[in-house]
Amino acid sequence: MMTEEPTSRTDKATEMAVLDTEEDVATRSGAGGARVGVSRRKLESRRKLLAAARKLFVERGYHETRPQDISREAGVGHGTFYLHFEDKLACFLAFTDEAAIELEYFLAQHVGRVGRLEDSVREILRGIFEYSVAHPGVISAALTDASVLSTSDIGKKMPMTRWAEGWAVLIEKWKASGEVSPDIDSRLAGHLIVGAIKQGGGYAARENLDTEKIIDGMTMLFVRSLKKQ
Amino acid sequence: MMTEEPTSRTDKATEMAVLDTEEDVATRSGAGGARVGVSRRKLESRRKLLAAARKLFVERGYHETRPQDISREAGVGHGTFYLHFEDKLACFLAFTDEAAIELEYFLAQHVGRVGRLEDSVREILRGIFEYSVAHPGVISAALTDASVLSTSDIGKKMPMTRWAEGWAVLIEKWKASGEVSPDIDSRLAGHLIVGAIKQGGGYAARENLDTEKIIDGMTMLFVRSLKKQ
Amino acid sequence: MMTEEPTSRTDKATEMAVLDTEEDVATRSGAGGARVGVSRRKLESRRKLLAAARKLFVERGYHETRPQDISREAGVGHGTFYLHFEDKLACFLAFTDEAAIELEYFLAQHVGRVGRLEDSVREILRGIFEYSVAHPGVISAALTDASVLSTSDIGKKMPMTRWAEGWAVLIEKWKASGEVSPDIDSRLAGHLIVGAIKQGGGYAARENLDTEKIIDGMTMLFVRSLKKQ
Amino acid sequence: MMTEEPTSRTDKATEMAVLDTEEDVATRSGAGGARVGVSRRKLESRRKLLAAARKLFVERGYHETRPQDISREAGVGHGTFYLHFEDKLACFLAFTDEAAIELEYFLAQHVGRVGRLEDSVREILRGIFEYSVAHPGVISAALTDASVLSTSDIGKKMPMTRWAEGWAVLIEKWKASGEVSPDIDSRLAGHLIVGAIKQGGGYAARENLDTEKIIDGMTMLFVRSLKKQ
DNA sequence: CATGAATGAGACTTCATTCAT
DNA sequence: GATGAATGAAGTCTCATTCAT
Repeated sequence: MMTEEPTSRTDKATEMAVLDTEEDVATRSGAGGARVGVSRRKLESRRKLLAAARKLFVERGYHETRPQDISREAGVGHGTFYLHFEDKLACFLAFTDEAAIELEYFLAQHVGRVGRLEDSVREILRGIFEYSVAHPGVISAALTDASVLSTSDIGKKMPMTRWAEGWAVLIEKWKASGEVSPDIDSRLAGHLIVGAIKQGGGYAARENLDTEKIIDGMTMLFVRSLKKQ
Repeated sequence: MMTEEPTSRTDKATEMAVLDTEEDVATRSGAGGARVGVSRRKLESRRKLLAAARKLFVERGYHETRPQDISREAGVGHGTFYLHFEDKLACFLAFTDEAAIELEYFLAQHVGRVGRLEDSVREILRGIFEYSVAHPGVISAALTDASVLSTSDIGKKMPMTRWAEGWAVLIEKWKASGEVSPDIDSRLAGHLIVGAIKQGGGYAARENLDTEKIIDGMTMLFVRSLKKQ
Repeated sequence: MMTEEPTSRTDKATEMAVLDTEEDVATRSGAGGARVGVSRRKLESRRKLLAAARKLFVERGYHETRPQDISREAGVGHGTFYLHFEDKLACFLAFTDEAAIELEYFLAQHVGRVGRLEDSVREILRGIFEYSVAHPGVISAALTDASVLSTSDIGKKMPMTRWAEGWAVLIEKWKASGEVSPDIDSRLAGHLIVGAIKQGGGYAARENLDTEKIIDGMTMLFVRSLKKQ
Repeated sequence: MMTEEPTSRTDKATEMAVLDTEEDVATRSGAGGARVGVSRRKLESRRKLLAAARKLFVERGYHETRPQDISREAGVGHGTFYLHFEDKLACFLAFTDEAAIELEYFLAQHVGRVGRLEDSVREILRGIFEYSVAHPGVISAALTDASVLSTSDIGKKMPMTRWAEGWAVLIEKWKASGEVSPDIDSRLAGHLIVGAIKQGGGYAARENLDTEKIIDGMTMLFVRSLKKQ
């Protein structure tokens, strides 16, 4: 049932996705030598598959994308898919993980150190919108509700939750610096903000609204709801 | 190949769902009299199907529910399903419509006239949470993103959007009464609030949090973000 | 399984179709009186059904036409269909019978007494083509091969065979009058001619050929193959 | 949602049917070599499916044969069917193509070069009858009218038409050699002959007539209708 | 490790026929 | 006699996954 070396999804896969390293490539030290790491060939296949998966999950959604489609798009054999992912769901989760890491990385680069409340909020939102422009649809696809994918609990923290907790951490920091009202439940606020961003982003995209205006409007509402008065 | 008489989803179905009227039942004015409306028998079948659909869509989600399951749950033949709904998607949309109407009706009864900002927001949120308790899972299921259901645009206003616009109307009223800051984009704010509610509701349910606290927390954040300062 | 009074398909149905008599309509001689014949209402329903069946079988073919479609087209209830025809096949056979009778009647009126070989052949062919123009598609639909309709032998003489035998009779007469070579197997010749007509008619229709030329060409070939030399 | 690689019906399939070549089987030129053509395994599956399809279409007809039956008869999985044929109709057309090619090949081997009119006609008819004996029912099944299969025009030249055109070519040759009257429309004559053969063949089979007599009778009629007088 | 043909459970939907009204 | 809602067996086709090569 399992592929060899399932390579803990969260570690290898995503790291790779962002950094695209090719350093830890396998080397065989002569015939019968112990295998160390993963062969370059295998990594290459996985990279192609994940890129194809992202493209198709974004374009068509989870249920409209078949493993076969991903393999073909990746230019590898259909069977190869199952060499790299236990099943379709695992592939989708690898995609969302990749997207989450990528967005975090993107934000880390585009958003300066956590500064004053309003500036930070605006900068983060701008980062998210820029990422959305650079990678259209990825956020929306990656935020697909797990309940849609499978009845059984995945027992996996979905990106939405992860991001909500990221915001909670930020809010705690702002509380510490006295900018955010101490009576606020930062975890709840984190979830509300993430929910609002998702819905607001979809609304802006559907209605083709001016990005700057949306960022301003969202910033204003978030800041007012948080800041100490 | 269409089923006969797809019975416009928006008209009959939803109206019925809330009011459960039996007035427009067919009556024969003597032998050969003209038929008026739909026969009681047909209405009854549809009611059973819709109740079954709601139960299963809520329990299992869209993709895990087969038309056959709905028919069996409703206690009617497999084919009867297609007598009432053009296809599975149409049935799901009938369910979401019903839920939306039902919630609106519920709110209309449980929420007094639009009053002071904070009281109203709290009352509405309390209404939503009460509805959630009375009909567990229905809101979450009904808010299923359309993009998950079918690739092609449904061209149908989903409940999320409808509710967002309801909030926008409320906000406009509060603007008029001077309670809400005039510089707020009420449509954007409506969408953000709905997104926040969805995400927050899920969070509260998952973590089994105290409803009163969540309502208080959400009310506080929403009110602060909106009110004139 | 059976409808009341299946009314021998061949007798009533077709006769009616051509002559459209309304004479033998049922009359009830008081309460509990013996029913004589069939009620006018029933006849009327049957007439409408048969007209609808002809229209749809011609337009869509046997397998693409559902009893429901026929009923709706006829403007009667779906169940009424089974009051008049044991099943769908019986309805189709009633249609072919009707068409066969109708064509025979049409030919009898448009084709003079059997005269000289060539003139007769041409006249018959012209009659057939004229009928085709007046009732487009009917011949082709009515000639549908029985084997396509049902696996089990219908044990029913299909129109093709009936017409072939009609030609055989004609050929025998021409033999008697010395116009047709006595060494010809008239039954075989009858079948060949009918097959040729069917195929030739389809060819002419598909390619939109000039009717007169086709009639001339077919007449020439048939006459040459038959006539004493 | 298409099956992968529907493999152009006309090219591979039919060629294969007659010649049963195994030349263009995949070969690997060492590790990672380029694939050429289709794998032997796939070819083998297709061959089995086509043989099963022929058997069942002949025995039961188009509408009484399910893709599932064909797969089972072929000894392959249900899904394999759709790996080789886009749908049921495509499979049927592959069968008729195969039969047409096979008959042509059969005739080419059993019928000498085109010689004197009467001898040639008799030889061709004898070839057809012999083929019918060797492959009972195939001709009749393969000649199934396209209009019975699907309402929409297939835009595909059916065997009947192909054969009619084959006869037209022959007739043109006989015209050139002065054996056939120049005033004959060869294409019309081709269609008439094919129609006559189909109908006559069915008649002979149904009535269990002596093949030689039928061949003689048909030859006589065809020759008389064609030959210069 | 890679391939892609094969698999078969199961999805959605249709439609000839029955039957309560 | 007429109606049309109801029925459920059966049909076509899909797709996540396996496995021989």
